[in-house]
Amino acid sequence: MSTLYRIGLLAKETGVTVETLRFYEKQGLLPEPHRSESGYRLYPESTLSQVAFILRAKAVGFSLKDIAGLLDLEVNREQETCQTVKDFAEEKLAEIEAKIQELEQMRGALKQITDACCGGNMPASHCTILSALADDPKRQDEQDASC
Amino acid sequence: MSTLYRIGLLAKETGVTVETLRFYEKQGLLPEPHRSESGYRLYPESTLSQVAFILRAKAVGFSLKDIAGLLDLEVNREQETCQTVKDFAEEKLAEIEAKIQELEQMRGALKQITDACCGGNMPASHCTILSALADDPKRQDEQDASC
DNA sequence: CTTGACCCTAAAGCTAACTACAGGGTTTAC
DNA sequence: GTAAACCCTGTAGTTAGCTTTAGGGTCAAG
Repeated sequence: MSTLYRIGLLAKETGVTVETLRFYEKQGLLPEPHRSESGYRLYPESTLSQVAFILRAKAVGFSLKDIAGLLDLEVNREQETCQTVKDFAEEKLAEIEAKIQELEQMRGALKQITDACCGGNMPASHCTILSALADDPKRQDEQDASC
Repeated sequence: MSTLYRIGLLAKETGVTVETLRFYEKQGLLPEPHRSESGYRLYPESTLSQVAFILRAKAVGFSLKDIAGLLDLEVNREQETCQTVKDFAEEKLAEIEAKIQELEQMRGALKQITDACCGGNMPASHCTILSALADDPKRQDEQDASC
């Protein structure tokens, strides 16, 4: 005799909004639940962990589309190999690492031009940040650092 | 007697598409150029460096909206202080660093569950990756690592 | 004189992951 | 019995940064 959850309660328990739950259902991330006579969604308790799965997968960087794929793997775990799952995860890991690298490159470039700027109260006429953005970086060295 | 560029040539020289140039103009990132009798855009050479400014700012992580702000600063450099510009850049730097941290956290979490998986050819029935996503991480230790 | 490359505008479409709105019906508490 | 709180559907809107489409003019070459 398991308790059934209406969507509002499920939302409260999982910390997502009612609209998001309906959205996940439409995206195929959550199964269509039974309905009450009046058409209200009635979820079994197991839906709590299904939502939690989605949230944890999101937290480690999977997109909703990825998660749909993971759920497919979950559903027929028997037919899939560990390798398939691991490949999936490692591909995601590579994507995340690529993003990190890109951002680190940005950080380096921005830090360099920012550090070169005095940040004083004089007019920005010769601000090295604006100059760095305005000028061809190949001839940065020709620059007079007059900030 | 400076050469005038039609949009196609400007696109080729700067490496962006014609549509993107028109889009930047609509967003206020590029000034409206003069037109030929037939309505063609005719750009002065200086537009080359204006586009380059946009691209470099994008490359260091500024959004188009940010860039519009930077261009405002550029235009009246005399009225602005170096501090204003530097604040702008440092705020952006902080945002970038926050994103890096978030991604590093993701990487750590995903790496941990991925490394724990054998990746073998056996069915994924007990795959540790799927289990890690399915289960409450607070009781990960109770898990039998049967992958 | 026509073909193809180029240019124009305005508006719609794309991706991601929701969020909001319009216009209803249902349940619950007092 | 009525008001608040809940639920429903379907559609449209949000942000960013473009891209695509539709439907047309212009220009240079052969």
